[in-house]
Amino acid sequence: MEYDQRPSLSRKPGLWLTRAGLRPTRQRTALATLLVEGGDRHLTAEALFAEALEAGADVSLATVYNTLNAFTNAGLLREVNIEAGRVYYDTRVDDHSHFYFEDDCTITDAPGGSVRIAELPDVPEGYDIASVDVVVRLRRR
Amino acid sequence: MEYDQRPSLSRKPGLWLTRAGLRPTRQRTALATLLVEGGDRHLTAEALFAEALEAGADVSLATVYNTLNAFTNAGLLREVNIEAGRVYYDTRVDDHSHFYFEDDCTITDAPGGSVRIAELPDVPEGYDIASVDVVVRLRRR
DNA sequence: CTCAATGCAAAGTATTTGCAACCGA
DNA sequence: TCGGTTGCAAATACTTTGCATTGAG
Repeated sequence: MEYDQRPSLSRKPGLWLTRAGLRPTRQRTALATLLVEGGDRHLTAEALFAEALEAGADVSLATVYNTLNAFTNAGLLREVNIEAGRVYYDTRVDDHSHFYFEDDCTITDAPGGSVRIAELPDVPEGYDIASVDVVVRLRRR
Repeated sequence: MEYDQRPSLSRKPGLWLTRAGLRPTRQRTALATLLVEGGDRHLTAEALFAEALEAGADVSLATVYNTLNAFTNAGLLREVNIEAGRVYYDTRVDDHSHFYFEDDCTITDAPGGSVRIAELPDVPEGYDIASVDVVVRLRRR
């Protein structure tokens, strides 16, 4: 699996799926459409599930979970682990930092290039860097 | 709460607790001893619970959870959220980055100063930076 | 003595899994 | 048709909570 490759997301849900080798089923297409058309976002499985229902899509919560995992493995989404026991999925898969607002548990992208890693660490023998996750936690003053 | 203040941890579990305003009960002292004497570590509630049992301490898992939360709120530990649904507690509370080994789900401190933030982002109006968490995810080559 | 801390079990939340039915290629 | 997907419900994993009991100051 290629992890350092950052596919520029096609805005066509169909292509988005088939290029990643995923069969475009009705549910996957519906979820992909919500994700692609929603722009850059950070959402939880529950949130996407709610959107899907609202949009009239016929999906189960379990399928949303499975689908998000499939998308992530295919490199279409990126998991963001910030909070204990809740995974956010980021529709941007390129390297970027996040703001986490502790008061309302939301995530936004940190303004482009605002955080810069000056120096990467010496990586232990036998390992490659899969990603560098930077989270700036913000607290209301 | 002061976050930029880095209390050098007392190596005396008793002081460690009382200074933080926590009553040194038998269970807390036992857990604090394990934490302080273990050096810099990253452990889960389950792991600490196992150690406590092995050390002959009489604690329940729920108390381990409650105690870890109490320690964290008191600034004695730092939560590290890296994996979905599993919280690690770091006995180092100063700013530092982490290596996360994806193959065996372990955490280590990244070598000192090996990752440096070149530039901090412009923080949204009304917010302060609580912390900047950096995780370098490593995958076996 | 008194009230915070504890133990236990039960509840809660987030996510995964097993398996029969289904549907896209 | 055929095997990958889905839905559902049950299972799992982790953590928190309610409440009676205990113990530190």
